[in-house]
Amino acid sequence: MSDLLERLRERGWRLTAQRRVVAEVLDGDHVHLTADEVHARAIARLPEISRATVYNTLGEMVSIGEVVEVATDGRAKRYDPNAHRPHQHLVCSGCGTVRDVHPHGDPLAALPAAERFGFTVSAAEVTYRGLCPDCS
Amino acid sequence: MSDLLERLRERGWRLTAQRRVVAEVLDGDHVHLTADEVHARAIARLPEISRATVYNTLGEMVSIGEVVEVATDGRAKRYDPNAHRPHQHLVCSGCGTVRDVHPHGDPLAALPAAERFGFTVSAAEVTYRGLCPDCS
DNA sequence: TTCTTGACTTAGACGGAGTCCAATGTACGA
DNA sequence: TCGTACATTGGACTCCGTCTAAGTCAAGAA
Ligand SMILES: [Mn+2]
Ligand SMILES: [Mn+2]
Ligand SMILES: [Zn+2]
Ligand SMILES: [Zn+2]
Repeated sequence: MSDLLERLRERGWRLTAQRRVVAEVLDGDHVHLTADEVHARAIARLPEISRATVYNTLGEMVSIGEVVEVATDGRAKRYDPNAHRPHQHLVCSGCGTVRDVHPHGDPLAALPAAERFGFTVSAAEVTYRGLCPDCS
Repeated sequence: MSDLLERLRERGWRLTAQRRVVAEVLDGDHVHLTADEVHARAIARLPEISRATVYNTLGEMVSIGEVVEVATDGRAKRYDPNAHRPHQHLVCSGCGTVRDVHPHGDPLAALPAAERFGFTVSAAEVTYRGLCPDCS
């Protein structure tokens, strides 16, 4: 994750304790935390960090493409540090767990030109739903 | 849409002016209105209808499978009367317009067993993103 | 037709998620 | 070390949605 901090610095961004902590908290595989979960974990390391700063920092990381926003339910958005390898999500309808998955083929290829209504289609997001081993 | 009202009655539900108006407002193709948009249009026909009733009625229609909820952005959910024919959505990143699309093949088929992590996968939702003719 | 009653509707309070702001603090180049 | 532009803070605010208590009414019974 210090890659990320280095990239932030290269963009002229100040390295603050808050940004460092948000980057640390978001490290790992299959990590899909809400902003408030990030805040709670950040507070454990830096008690005075504010909710607004967590939102700001997450927003910055999203805008430079280091983190992706994932909306799997009608609830809070989730933040995903796995931004370098394109992937889709498998969500448990029971407990809400989210796993990264890599379907084969390009999902865009399944949409014929006749079904594009003149749009310039640039991306496809797929959410697979089902029950995880614990919930089934 | 009186099909829908008939089905509601068969389930023992009272036919009220409010439910009738919500069903009427939601009729058509490529209709993906937010609850507040439904409310605004319903008010034009029945000025005293409340927001709570619109939410209640939409929720009932969703629970009997006559309407589907669609979350295309991080904003308000949209309500889609096209519940009988399975389909996916194409969303304009500029203006937010939503079109129904029918990709070929089963989107579930693209997810190999090795990528299912022991889940019982039952559905896949695909959101295609791009720019509509007006926005590009 | 009128009556009765439980289901429906209503307004407004409430809650979660996210944004915005003015005041305060601080990273870092000079 | 200093100055200052940028970052952080807490709290107010907005948007979307849910809940509740009180009033209303659809529809079966008589
Ligand atoms: Mn992911
Ligand atoms: Mn649709
Ligand atoms: Zn589960
Ligand atoms: Zn558009």
